[in-house]
Amino acid sequence: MIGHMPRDVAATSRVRPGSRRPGRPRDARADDVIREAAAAVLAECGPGGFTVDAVAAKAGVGKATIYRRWSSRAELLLETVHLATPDIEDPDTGSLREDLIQLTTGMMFKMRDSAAGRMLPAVMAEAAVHPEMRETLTRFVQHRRSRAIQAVLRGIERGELRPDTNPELVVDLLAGPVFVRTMLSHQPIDESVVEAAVDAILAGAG
Amino acid sequence: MIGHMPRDVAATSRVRPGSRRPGRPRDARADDVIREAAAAVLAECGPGGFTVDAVAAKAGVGKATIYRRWSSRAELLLETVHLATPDIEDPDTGSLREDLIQLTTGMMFKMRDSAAGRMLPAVMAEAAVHPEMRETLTRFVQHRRSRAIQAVLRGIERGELRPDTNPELVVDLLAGPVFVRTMLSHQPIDESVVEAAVDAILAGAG
DNA sequence: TGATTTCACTACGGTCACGTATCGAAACTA
DNA sequence: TAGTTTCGATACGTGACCGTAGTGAAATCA
Repeated sequence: MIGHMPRDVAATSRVRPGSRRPGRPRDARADDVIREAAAAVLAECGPGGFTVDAVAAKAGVGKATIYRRWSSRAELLLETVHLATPDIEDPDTGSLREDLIQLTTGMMFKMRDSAAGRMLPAVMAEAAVHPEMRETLTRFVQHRRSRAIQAVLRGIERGELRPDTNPELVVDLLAGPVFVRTMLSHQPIDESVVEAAVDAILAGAG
Repeated sequence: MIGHMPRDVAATSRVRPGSRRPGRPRDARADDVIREAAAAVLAECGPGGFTVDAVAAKAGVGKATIYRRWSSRAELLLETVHLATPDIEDPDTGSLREDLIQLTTGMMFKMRDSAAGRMLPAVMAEAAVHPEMRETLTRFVQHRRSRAIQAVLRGIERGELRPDTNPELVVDLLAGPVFVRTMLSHQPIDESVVEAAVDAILAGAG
């Protein structure tokens, strides 16, 4: 069982307003440096190559500096995945086509170019084996999906789609080309593919 | 560098018709038992848990029996992936809708229920890091895609789809719900979802 | 029968990563 | 100044796994 983020207790629990703990304070920058290094290592080496030593070397810190903040490799891995997937805001442009293009294009760029996207295969593999990582991944995906589903629902309300349209199916169809090309067939993908996918789907349900 | 299948040299090179090597012959059943165990271990434990000891234990054989047939863990892993993905035949029913439903439903059952499908996340994660596994995965996916693309081309010739339809896009759209649900959102999927996806796509391009 | 090969099992050396401990220096409190 | 905590660096014990080697038994050929 991996602990549920009970990290950094010493740094937060004993802090009373006005009084500080003795000793050298922690370097606040180290947290971000470590997190960025962890994301880079996971993206470059996969889950098998995600070692604490590698993260420490890439971050330029000692291992103790990592273990002072995270209790184990598993916890660092989980938080790395948690934080590497920041939200994209709901575009809500008034046009369903534009909303879907923006959402899907944003996902495409994330998966194709960002460290978060490059670490997704590793996360999926971990999720297939470890329930906690699976929960993390599922929650994140559901959150992202709900964004797109709401855009589709707005399109239905505006009459841009037939009222019997299944929003979940539309979203899953849209994710297909991005997902398949970046992770399976390793074929090139860009905005034009996304636009073609959106238009193909809207042509059927519009 | 992982060797390109130079395995089992002793068992094949010295065999002349009519003459057999001395000594106890290899147990032919052991090959399949090991392969099945390897597939099961990869599916259950992921690439990180894919150890020769685990495969040997699951197969009920000694490690030497494995190393007599495969030169290394990497080679066994590669062949496990190679063989765990048998072809499905081209349906060619005369109806594009029926062809696509059969192809996609077959893929869905493979990914959802078979050992080959359960090991796909592990393979994708390995492919993201190791070029040789990436090549193996890409080749397999391209082969499968070409089946579906040919079905789409037949549909275009028969006039079931507009002539300007992009076959690759149709195939990638179709794969979307299957991959997203089985590997990312972990939502249930069955034949009805596949049928709805096929109909949604055909409605746009028909 | 004797030689040879494979069998399951066990043990071994080597390597690698985890998590801990220690070191001297630095930064802060009392 | 004395005490405490963090810093980067390094070393250590532990355990897991790889790949090899050895054991006695079983199966086959000459």
